[in-house]
Amino acid sequence: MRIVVARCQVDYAGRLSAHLPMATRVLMLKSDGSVLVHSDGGSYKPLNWMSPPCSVREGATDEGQIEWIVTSKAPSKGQPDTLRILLEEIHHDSSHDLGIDPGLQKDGVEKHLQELLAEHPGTLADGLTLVRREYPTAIGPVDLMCRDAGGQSVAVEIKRRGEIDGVEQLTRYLELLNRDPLLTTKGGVRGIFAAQEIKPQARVLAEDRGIQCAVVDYNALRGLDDPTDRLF
Amino acid sequence: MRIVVARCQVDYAGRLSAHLPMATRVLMLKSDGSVLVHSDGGSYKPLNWMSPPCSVREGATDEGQIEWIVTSKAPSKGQPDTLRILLEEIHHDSSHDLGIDPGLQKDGVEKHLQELLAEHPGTLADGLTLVRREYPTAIGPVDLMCRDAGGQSVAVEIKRRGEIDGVEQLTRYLELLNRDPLLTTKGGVRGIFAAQEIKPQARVLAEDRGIQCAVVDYNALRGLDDPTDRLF
DNA sequence: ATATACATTTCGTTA
DNA sequence: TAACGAAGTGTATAT
Repeated sequence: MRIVVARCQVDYAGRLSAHLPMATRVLMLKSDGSVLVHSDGGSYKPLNWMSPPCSVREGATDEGQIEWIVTSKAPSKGQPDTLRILLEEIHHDSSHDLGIDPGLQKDGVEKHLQELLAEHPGTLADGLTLVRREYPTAIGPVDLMCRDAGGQSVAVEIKRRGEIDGVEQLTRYLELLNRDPLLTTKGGVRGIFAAQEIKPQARVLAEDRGIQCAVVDYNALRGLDDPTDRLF
Repeated sequence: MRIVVARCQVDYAGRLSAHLPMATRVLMLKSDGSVLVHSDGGSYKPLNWMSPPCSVREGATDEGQIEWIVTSKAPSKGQPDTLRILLEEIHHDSSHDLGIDPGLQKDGVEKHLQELLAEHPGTLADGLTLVRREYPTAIGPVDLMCRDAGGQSVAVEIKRRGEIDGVEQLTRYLELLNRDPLLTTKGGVRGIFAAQEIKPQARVLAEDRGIQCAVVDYNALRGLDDPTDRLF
């Protein structure tokens, strides 16, 4: 990893064209060849960058300024991805051997929500019981297949944030499932759209299609499961 | 901007829990308080981070190790976002005054594609003429509303990459538009799905629904518009 | 390799 | 401010 702090100008041409006027920025050159251009603010996203695999060629302009040409080794759709960095004044330049990173361990995303709801289907609707998780269909698995108190089949789609495409997904499942004669005997399959947060447009679309919406309290569910399991 | 290279362990608790075992990494502390933890690889996304606004408190453990506690000042949904960084060995530590960045100038995204197609609708289908851009409907604007040589209305949905959700979106528009008596007089509204690249599954779905697919050559369109406008 | 869905998505624009 | 859609999205997973 090489870290350079320098006054620089950056031009990118590839899937789009972008330009950064001359200013002081931080440049990270990772060992896989990727380059990140960071300013002192914004979020974790660099102002500009080049994704690996790519290569950096150091040259000089006619005026003797240092120029880096970063080219992608995997140009998408024939577009030649190129990042040109013109260095005017270098304030800092250091290299560091970091070794390979052991990587990130995550916990708490959609899969966990699905596990918790599979254990407590009654929190979605009274009397709901689990038939199976990841119920397979031709177009992909339904998150939860359940049965309600009246014996009707219920397909549950789980999202962290419930948006319109989630409703579309569940709609496709329901369309397919309601062609299955094994499931359609007891009044067909109805749907429940479950999420920690459901956007208004998604709710409107869901309810318009007869799909029930359920807002899920992740922390409460986790409390039901194991009240001691916190990181610190 | 402070840059630290150090052997460190990172724990995050907030919307999820995440853990990074002890290893050498690059830590960027931006002047808005945000923190980025980068490894020597991957993409531009850090292994872990804290978005601004947030604050860093430096402390020490019982064993005398340096510890940074980064807390978000805008916790989302009541979740207390916290990042704890335990520093074992510092290889590099420097601070730099970058000033404010003039910012990025972009060109070439979906909006531009829409402008170009609005100027040259004939490239989508022979004899196609523009009625209006951003044609308003109850569920959002249709990218282009056109009329074909036979006088039939044509709704055009434009995407950079044509995927299944774009077809769904256009389908919803067509469903709604075909309820409008003003538009349905001349054989209803048909659809064109235009993109620089159309994924096979999206194409199958579109054609199954009677929606025409059009692959758009952005560079050629831009050439029609202004052949001299290239960056380098 | 391709397709699909998720993301501590982030980043705009608009109502 | 909230919501909605795009992103040079990236990333993991299953096909």
